Amino acid sequence: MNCDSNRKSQSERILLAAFECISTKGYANVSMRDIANEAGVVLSQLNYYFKNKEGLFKEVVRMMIDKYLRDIEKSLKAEDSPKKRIKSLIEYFRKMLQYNPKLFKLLYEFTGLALWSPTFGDLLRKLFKDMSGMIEKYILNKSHMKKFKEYSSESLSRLLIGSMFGTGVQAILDQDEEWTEALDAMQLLFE
Amino acid sequence: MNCDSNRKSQSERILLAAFECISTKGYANVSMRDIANEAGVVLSQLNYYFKNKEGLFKEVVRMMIDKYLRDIEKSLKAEDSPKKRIKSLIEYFRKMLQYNPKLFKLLYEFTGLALWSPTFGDLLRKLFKDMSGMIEKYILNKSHMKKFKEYSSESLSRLLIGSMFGTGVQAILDQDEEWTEALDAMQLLFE
DNA sequence: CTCAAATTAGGTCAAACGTCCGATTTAATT
DNA sequence: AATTAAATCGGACGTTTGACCTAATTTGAG
Repeated sequence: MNCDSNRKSQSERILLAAFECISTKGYANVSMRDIANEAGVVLSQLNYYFKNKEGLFKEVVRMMIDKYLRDIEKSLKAEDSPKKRIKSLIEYFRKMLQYNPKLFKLLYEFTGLALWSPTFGDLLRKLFKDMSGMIEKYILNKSHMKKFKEYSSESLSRLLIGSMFGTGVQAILDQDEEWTEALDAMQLLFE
Repeated sequence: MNCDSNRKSQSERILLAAFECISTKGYANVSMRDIANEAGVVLSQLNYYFKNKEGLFKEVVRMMIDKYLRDIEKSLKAEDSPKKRIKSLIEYFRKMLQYNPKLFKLLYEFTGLALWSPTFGDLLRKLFKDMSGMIEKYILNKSHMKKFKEYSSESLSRLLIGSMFGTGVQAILDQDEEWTEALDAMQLLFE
């Protein structure tokens, strides 16, 4: 049926179209019709594969979460010392902000959604938890630097993630400014 | 006319109702009718004082920006050494997250709006710029700590703001967790 | 008192929205 | 060829939204 190698399955096309729409126009400005058009699909197909708008968006969130966790773990595994790993992680974020800002906007949008909807709250809470877990595992678990004694590794990983998130927002906000340095300065935290 | 000391002017009541609605239910879930009800006012009054929905929201943003800048400057002026000022600023954020999380949510909402709308983009861009300007003025301008040499004071202030913003989001996301320490750890940056 | 501004009470309107449903097509199985 | 279930389509439904509008009433300063 859908075995054509050059054609994605219908549900996947819808998913990708939703991804594209939200990260381009913003969650609040996207309708089911927009997504259907972007996917080149009839409106009712969206309800056929995902019964709800919420159901569809939940899948998009899951897709995004997978990508983030996979990417981050890869960038952390790429190096072997804590310091290098921090640098690698920062570099991943910088590149995303520069070449794929849509992905960051998507994170921002869904995090905003999560502030009001319990459903998305659970998903995003888990994402942040998993990210901080990774940082603890790959960066902080074997660090004995003295200045860290007073703070738990969870707090530090939360701070690191928060720094990237908050700096990223500002970077996206004034696109063409010089924001790269602010990201780098994060390494001060772990010197 | 509206000189009663116990009754706010109509336009102000609308403004405050909008503030309340958005920070309680989220921007995307608030209608003009909601705001009118919350203000105890007839719908047409909203178009009477602010011609648009956008016009109304722009005023709310201005109100929020004023409050933030005023609060932050106050908390910075309250101390006289750079380190104490950082602590004071962090303390302000902690208290807001704890006792007035709505204010933070509002900042998040409008920042999200700013990612898509040029109008709000200008306003929010200026807010972040002004905040970072204050930090430079009150904290970083006279710091000669050697480790800072390599980073501009603007980058550092951007990082500081970003850290608070990003940590704040996580704090709001999992309300009852122990997030206070992550905020404190920010002081590591300036030791 | 007078008059203009402020406020209320409604209603209308077109547009957009998410959801749902009955038909039609497709493709694999019998 | 007949059967069947999934996939796809086109369109309609009921609701909500923001934006107007008019007419009536209240208010407060001159």
